[in-house]
Amino acid sequence: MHVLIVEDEKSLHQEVRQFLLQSQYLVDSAYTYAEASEKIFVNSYDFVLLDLGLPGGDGLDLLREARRNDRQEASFIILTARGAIDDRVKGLDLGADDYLPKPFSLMELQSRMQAITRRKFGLKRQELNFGNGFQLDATGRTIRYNDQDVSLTKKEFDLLHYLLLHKNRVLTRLQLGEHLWGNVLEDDSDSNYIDVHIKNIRKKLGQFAPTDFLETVRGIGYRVADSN
Amino acid sequence: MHVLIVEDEKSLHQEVRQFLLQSQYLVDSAYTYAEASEKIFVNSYDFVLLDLGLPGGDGLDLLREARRNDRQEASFIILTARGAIDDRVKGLDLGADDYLPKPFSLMELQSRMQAITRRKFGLKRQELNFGNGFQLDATGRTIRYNDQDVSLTKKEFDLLHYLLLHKNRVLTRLQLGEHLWGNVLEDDSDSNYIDVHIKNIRKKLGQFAPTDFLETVRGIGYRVADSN
DNA sequence: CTTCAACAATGAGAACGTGCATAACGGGAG
DNA sequence: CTCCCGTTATGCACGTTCTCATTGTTGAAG
Repeated sequence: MHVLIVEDEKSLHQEVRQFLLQSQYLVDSAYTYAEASEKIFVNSYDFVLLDLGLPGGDGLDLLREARRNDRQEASFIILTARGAIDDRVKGLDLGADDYLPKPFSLMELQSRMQAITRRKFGLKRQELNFGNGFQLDATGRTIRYNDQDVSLTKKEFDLLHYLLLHKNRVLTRLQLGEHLWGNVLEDDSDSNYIDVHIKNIRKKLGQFAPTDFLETVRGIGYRVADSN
Repeated sequence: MHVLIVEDEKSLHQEVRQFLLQSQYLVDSAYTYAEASEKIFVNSYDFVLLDLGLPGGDGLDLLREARRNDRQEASFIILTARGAIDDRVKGLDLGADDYLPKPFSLMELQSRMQAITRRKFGLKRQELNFGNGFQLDATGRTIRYNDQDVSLTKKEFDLLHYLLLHKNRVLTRLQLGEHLWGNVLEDDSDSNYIDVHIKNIRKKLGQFAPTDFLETVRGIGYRVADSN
């Protein structure tokens, strides 16, 4: 499950982020209107947790926009300190799925999200096929090649998972870094740790089958291609 | 046996909860319609004790919905202060298993539940097989290895039981803590009590057979794997 | 075709974090 | 009071992540 948190207040943002990570969600972060807008447009999420009081614009505009060009199938949950009822009404009118007044407990957030999940998907298991005979099971956090287990570390698994969720799209090191490590704001790092992880993934999977599907896009980043 | 209590009146809720815990049920709690809805969908219960006068929605809707997508095999027992007969009729029509008008005695509740259990399972017990030759008997709260008794403490048993109910899923410490201790608000992740319980379970079971099935997933949590 | 610069892949190991074992603590039940 | 269970505390060992130096690869320009 892929969540975007749109909230400018840092400590709250981090708290929620941490909690969702622990609950095994994939989490992206946005602190400003611009950031949020960009991410919502580019990626597809299962949930968007949307604060209304944002620097740079009104959160409701994001919702309105996302619903208009109906690319975004995410469920929106509106978080706001404004206790005003009309916000709630407006939000729900615009197609928000739920509304959570601050302050809220993390448990409450979780149960709202699960309720929506239930409405949307049922209980089905999340599996992704890739390469030629590989399968990733998100709930069990396992990779299999024809029923043999392939063991990856946490970072390797998360990285591969993220690439698979964006099959056929090139992801830059910056995008990957941002998603996997939260905020790498400053240094367009001289580090190559992502390359290293990619290499290790290739090595481990390579023991079972060729890893052509995991392509390097020179000068940009990496991409997982369809396997046919 | 796994029970969900759906009741907004706190003192009654707690009283029932306490009683069932002592009667060795696994108990989950919901105080609102939303909470209940989420839990019913996500988990599978043996019993749902359902209050009809709920904040956020009509309890009967829960029953109706649960029966429609017939994932939920729980027996529903309706608790309500509304002495009205038509509620009773409606409830039974919708597939409730029994009806208990408030106020009721705990003994009465227990005997209704036992009656239903007998009707449902006959004399047969609820058993889960795991590892290689292990068997968990949920009704007797015992573990056996080829007919030898393995004695676990309550917490150990509950922990193992919960992991078994979610076979092949990785559960984080947060998720485990949440379900075994009711509502843990913050992630006081500086505690390692779950690790200790896991270790003790491994130690006790390990005297009989290898405990590979109880896997550590580094950086995430624990998982019980299929034993084939 | 050769050269060169930019970029990616690799191997080794340092730094870090996580989980496990062991032991001690503390509170509730009898 | 005593015992036992659940929890906390702590040190160690090992797996994971990241850094760094080096080698390999690519593509454009001469």
